[in-house]
Amino acid sequence: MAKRYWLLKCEPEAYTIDDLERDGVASWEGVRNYQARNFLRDDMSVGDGVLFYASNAEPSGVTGLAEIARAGYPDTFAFDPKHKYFDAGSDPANPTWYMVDIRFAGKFDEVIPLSTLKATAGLESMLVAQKGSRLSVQPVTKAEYEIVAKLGRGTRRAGAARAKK
DNA sequence: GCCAACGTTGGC
DNA sequence: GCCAACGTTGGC
Repeated sequence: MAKRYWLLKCEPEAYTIDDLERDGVASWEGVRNYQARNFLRDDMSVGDGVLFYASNAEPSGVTGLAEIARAGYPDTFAFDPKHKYFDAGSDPANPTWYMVDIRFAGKFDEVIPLSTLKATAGLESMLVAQKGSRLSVQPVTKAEYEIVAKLGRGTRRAGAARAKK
């Protein structure tokens, strides 16, 4: 299977690219939309490229890169009655919801804001650039991924290598 | 905080 | 199976 590319949305209040850099690998759960679920469950493979997108942020935009570290597996948070992602309708024997694991692959020094994505040649068709696009898991093309990754590299201050912690 | 756009629910 | 009402998302 050829490598695929994705855009994953997350609100900074829940998780950020900095959290992912610290953790290295993180589970990506809580998707409660069928279309997004299908991508997680059926289409993601280990090694797929991920654009990490911060929604409801200042500004909203792509904050870094990740990759799929573990392909779709049942979202166990849906089985925990005390958890906010609990869904009584998801049967452990036949789970409704799925999650993946992602691995940190790079942080942009500056966010690539949505307005830049919309204004960049070659990115016009990205779902995230369309009005009313609420899907939290979106497929992107290899070309789109590479354009955004290049924009991200462009935010690195010249000669200022990222300081090691 | 506002509100448009969207997905889901539920009455019929 | 239609569609109005509702809840949520997410840009601004």
